[in-house]
Amino acid sequence: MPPPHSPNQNHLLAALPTAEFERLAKHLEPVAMPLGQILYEPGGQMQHAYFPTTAIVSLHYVTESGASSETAGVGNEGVVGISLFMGGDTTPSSAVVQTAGHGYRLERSLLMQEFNRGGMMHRLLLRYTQALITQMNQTAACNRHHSLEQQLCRWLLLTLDRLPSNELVMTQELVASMLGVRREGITESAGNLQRAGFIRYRRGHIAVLERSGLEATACECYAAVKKELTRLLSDVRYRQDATTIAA
Amino acid sequence: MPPPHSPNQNHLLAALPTAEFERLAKHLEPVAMPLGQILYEPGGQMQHAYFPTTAIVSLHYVTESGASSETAGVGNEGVVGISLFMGGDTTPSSAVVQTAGHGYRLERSLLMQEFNRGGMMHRLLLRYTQALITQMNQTAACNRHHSLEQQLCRWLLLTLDRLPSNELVMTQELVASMLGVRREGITESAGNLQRAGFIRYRRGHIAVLERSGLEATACECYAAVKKELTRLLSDVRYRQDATTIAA
DNA sequence: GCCCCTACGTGTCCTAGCGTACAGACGCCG
DNA sequence: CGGCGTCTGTACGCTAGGACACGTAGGGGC
Repeated sequence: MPPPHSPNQNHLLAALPTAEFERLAKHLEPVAMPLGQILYEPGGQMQHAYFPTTAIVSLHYVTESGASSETAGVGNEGVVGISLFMGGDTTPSSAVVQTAGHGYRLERSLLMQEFNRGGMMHRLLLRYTQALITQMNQTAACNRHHSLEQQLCRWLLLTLDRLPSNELVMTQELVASMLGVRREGITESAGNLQRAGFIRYRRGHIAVLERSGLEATACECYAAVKKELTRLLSDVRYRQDATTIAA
Repeated sequence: MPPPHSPNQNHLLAALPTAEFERLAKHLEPVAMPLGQILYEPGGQMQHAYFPTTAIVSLHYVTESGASSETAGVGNEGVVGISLFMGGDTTPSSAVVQTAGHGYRLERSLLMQEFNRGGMMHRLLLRYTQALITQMNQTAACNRHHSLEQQLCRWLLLTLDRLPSNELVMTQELVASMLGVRREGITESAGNLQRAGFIRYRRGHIAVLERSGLEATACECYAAVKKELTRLLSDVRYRQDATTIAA
């Protein structure tokens, strides 16, 4: 039985060959990631990259007027802090913990060192970035063309896929701020989904009862993001000693 | 006097050190890029990366229902085909020539070879990708929160910045499909801008008369994208022999 | 110089989602 | 067990933008 928290719960880390993983392992610092924690803000200088294991992080933009919306989410399939290795150091977006959990962080210079070796880490990070770009693109198009209810379904499914259980700990207010819509809009759409029997919720908890219902109601964007993520990481193999968890 | 078309008109190519540039120069194939040309489609396998010099390319998404919207534009500041070096080979988005012009293309394997050397090309491409990500993020937020008129101004300005003149050859229909809105919406907003004296247009031509007016009407997204692009490429120096054009 | 295609203008109706306001209700904490 | 803060429900009017429909005019091609 593996320990309760292991870097291998993060898919990127689990896919590193033994040699690369060993080099990094002792520098991977386990961190708790409480709800609402801000990993970085628009102007700030990042010092670490974060590899979530059970936490989910939301990347989003805040407009001048204070309105905000999520452009992508990051769970145990990815890493927060791509601007470190892309070369910009900072980004104009911010990263906030959306579902409390755990993760590992790696110091900036160590990440860069490993990235610059040009091995599997280099390859994995770029692949993952490509998947992230897809997600951002899809969000842009989705924001333009799809209904609030479709977007809510998409978002619930994407979040669900990153969770071990079928229950999200999440107020409607928070969901609304993720999607960049009014809270009342979520109340209404969530009400529809509950009446349809797809979900059930109570004060800050949303349980998914019928996944297929959400999938049918969601726009194509969910499937597109999912498919692309699978495609990009399909030829990635997990380390022998990592498979027990990472699968 | 430099020749009328030169790879140095593309900022990325102009920033390559002499050695790297020389390696690629003989493989850079000049291509005409006519309006509407499709550089790649969602499923397709890309064979070349394109470095626009005078053309402008639009990256966009088409939804199942046929609605589409641009997520980012690429002019002589960048390159079309980042998925080649990011490792995915394809993307679910498509790339269409939005303003006719010229460019250079480079065969896939040669690009990869140069990228994998880990020199300036590697660095420039990743930096540029980072800027592209910013643009996509901003578009996502902008689609959600800003008015059609603001978005039109943003788009006009971004396009203008990639052009030598102050006139866009562009129908309202085409602009509408870029922004993912109805043609009538563009007619109305463009009418407002014309009445305000910021632009003047006639059948497929849009002339910008008062840039500052557009800047004042546009949302912050324009400035944000611009600023980030400048920041990311600020420490990039153009080759001596390239500066006459690339500046 | 004529035609006709294509681009642009306008108008009417309709709906999704916002702003605002307030009422109920869950459940934590003392 | 009672109170209050935080979540959720509902209801109003309002507006931007979509769908559709048609009229008009610029200008390239012949």
